[in-house]
Amino acid sequence: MAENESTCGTRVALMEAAAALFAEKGFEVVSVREITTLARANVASVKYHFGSREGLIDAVVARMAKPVNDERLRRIKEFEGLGVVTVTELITAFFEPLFSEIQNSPLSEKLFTKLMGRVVGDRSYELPEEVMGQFREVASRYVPAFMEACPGLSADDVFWRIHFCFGVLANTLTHRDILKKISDGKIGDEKLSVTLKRIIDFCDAGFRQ
Amino acid sequence: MAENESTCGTRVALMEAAAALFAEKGFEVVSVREITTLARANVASVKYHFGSREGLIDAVVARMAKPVNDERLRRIKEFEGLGVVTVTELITAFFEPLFSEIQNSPLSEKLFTKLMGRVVGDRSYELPEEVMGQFREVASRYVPAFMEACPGLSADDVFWRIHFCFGVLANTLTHRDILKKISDGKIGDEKLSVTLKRIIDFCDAGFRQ
DNA sequence: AAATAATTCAAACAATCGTTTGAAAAATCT
DNA sequence: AGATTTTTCAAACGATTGTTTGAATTATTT
Repeated sequence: MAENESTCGTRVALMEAAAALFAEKGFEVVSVREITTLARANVASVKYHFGSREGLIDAVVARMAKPVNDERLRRIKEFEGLGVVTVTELITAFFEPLFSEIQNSPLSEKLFTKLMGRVVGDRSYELPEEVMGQFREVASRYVPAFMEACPGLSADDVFWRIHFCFGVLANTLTHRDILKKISDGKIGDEKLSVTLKRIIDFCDAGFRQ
Repeated sequence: MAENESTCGTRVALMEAAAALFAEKGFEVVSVREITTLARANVASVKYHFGSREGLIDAVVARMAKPVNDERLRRIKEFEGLGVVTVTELITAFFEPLFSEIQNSPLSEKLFTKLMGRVVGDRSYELPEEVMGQFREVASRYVPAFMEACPGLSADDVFWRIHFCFGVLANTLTHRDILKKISDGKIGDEKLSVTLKRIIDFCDAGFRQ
């Protein structure tokens, strides 16, 4: 049975093929055979390496979410000794990790952002409990920090506004291209860092109101 | 062939069953047989009344989107003679129509909002051209209005911020329940109108920055 | 080199998918 | 009433779904 994590070539080929297809089409509409064909692997390899189709999805999602959430936690721990932290700093610490992994990814920037958007936005499938736990831990760290940063807010307010930020992020990541369609092709061709700044500014203002 | 729009009982039963299932699970993962079973109709009735599964989806989506976009256009036309219009007024005119149809809908409030969120957020399927046209027209009216309301902004800025607002909306509507999961059940049980106010306030501040 | 373990493979599994058929039933019209 | 159209229905269509099998192949260890 499957023991090694990254030694086996087929295993990573499957994950990369799956990631690319999930990014393009969404998790639910990609078949095992599509994935194995793109990965030049046998149909049965999915079951062998991941137990099932679900197992493959979970592996891909966890692989995307783990370094992001780790980096989020690392950044907020950096703040701990420093006294006052602004909302802007918190939002940046929360958002930037989503993009910092782009270089390490075998996916193109476009596919990476799409997939990341689906990870945080598509909820037609159930997130693996492992990833849900990550999100819970991140929330449990950031919520108090946000409450300290803006003393007027209740926990309700902070939770909701974080949720809104998630929405902005997920929708923008997954559907950056739809802007071009709606604007008759006039808009939507800027660098990712520019878009990220737009997102941060928008959420920052929304959070502070 | 199918001629009448609402006379036929099976037709509306299919649409209502489909709407409920789409809201719960998303458009792509609901089968024709699930729908016809819930509607107590024959499998073939979908093809007979809507041509295909896609045709049924399109019909459901169009039925949801039409009155919303109509109301959006009606409201912005109301502003025309009035001179200055604020961003807050525009955002409210843009958002409130999403909820004003709840009473007319056979769906529960929870399902209605979920489905509405999927209509504006799920893009794993292609929106029917009819609805895309509606969105284009709404955008073509609201973008200039927003530009007038905040003279400092370029068309790019306005398009992006509208897109962000979409994101907040879609994510919140579809995934209101996930807040409960992340917050360990402490948050997420308020009235819809309260949540709507949260959304409007957040987007309003984000828009004006 | 022999033995053991890990991996790949073609082929088939039952289940479900959306769609189609052609006749029966119901409703409408003349 | 009979004729005609509209709607429903059970049954089957071929295609595709995720999964499983058991043998062949490859890699690793003894």
